[in-house]
Amino acid sequence: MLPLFIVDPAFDRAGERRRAVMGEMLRSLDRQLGGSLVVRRGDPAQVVAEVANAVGAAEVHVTRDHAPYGHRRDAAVAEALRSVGCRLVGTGTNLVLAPGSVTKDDGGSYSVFTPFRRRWSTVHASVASPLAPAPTDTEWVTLDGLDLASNGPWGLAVDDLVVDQAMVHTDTASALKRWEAFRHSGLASYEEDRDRPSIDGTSGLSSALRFGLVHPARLLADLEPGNPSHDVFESELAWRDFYADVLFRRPDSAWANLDRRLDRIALDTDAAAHERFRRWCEGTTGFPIVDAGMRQLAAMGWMHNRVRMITASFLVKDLHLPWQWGARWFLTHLVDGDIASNNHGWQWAAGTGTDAAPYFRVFNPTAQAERFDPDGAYRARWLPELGTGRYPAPMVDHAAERAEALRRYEAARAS
DNA sequence: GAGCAGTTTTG
DNA sequence: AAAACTGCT
Repeated sequence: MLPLFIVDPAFDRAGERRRAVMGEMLRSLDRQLGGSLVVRRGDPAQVVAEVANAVGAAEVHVTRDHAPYGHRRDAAVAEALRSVGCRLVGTGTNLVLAPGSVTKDDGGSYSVFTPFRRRWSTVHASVASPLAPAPTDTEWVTLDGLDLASNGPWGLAVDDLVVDQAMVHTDTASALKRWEAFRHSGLASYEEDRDRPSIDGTSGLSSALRFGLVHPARLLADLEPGNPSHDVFESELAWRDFYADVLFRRPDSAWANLDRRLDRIALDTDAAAHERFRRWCEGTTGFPIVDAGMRQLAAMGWMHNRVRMITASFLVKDLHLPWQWGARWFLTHLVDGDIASNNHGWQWAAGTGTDAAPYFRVFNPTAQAERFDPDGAYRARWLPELGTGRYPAPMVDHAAERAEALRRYEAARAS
């Protein structure tokens, strides 16, 4: 067995923090494999075929990736391998249930989360867990590759970047340790605390799930059915599967509105719009809960989920910008950035995605802050200049922009 | 085909 | 309470 990782040049566009964490994950995987991980850089199809040919491999095994880019990439890899007499074998996914495996009684797919979740629960309960013990008799071979000894493939050291270790894990052991700690303390109050960004009330395992350091079925197996907090956590695992399923069935929905009828909604894309986007990115909108979130993202490569919804709603409903701008910014900077969860989360905020689009889905940033950050601890943590006179005035009038967003939605619906 | 439900807001 | 949409059973 030759453990191989290809550093796809497509990763070069990722933000520094995201690349640093990915690099650190590779280094810890290499340590776990006794230094035998081979890391090569280049076009995956070309490099995999080259390496397989060099060692005379009969098969190449990968975790299945159903997202558009990964699906195309793996098809190209399979094709290249065929030409050297080798076979690509896809096994498992980093989801509880593979996309396409949850269907309605009529065979169709779900576009509303709650019914999907109900069916998902009955399906995963009746399906064998993908968890299996790792083989212990593997004979490892090795080859030359990139040297990971110093800072990983991009020359970025994770320790040089401010990373909250409770939220970003780079190896399986520490992710599982976090899970044990979380399920014995935070999980019981998850239903209440998960929406409070100043509290360490979430599992913090999003990046570990994203990169396969832990499998969601591993977490699911530890949950007690019927416990309200456990059910809410299970629901969050179901959201990952739901969005992966939606994207699998509609690959175009990665960057285009799932509901193409809403393509008519008027959006701002002129120079002034770009300036508004810049302020959103740097966290100087003058709405403290929005700015705190954007600063947390820049500092940690992670943002609390409640705040992701608030910042997304603000970009779409208060600034009238395309959701794709925000989605791309998040994907560049979020360590846990995943095309399905990220972009469909954005479509949900924009009202263009799954779930019947109730047009009351316009978050009030002030009301959200009062409700979910009542003592202001989260805002104070990320905005040291708050209340000093150096903090900017609100860049828009929320009530007016809310009305404008509803007008634009109404106009699109009428036309 | 009727009834239900939806990570919310404003008045 | 109403805004008033739409997928699902």
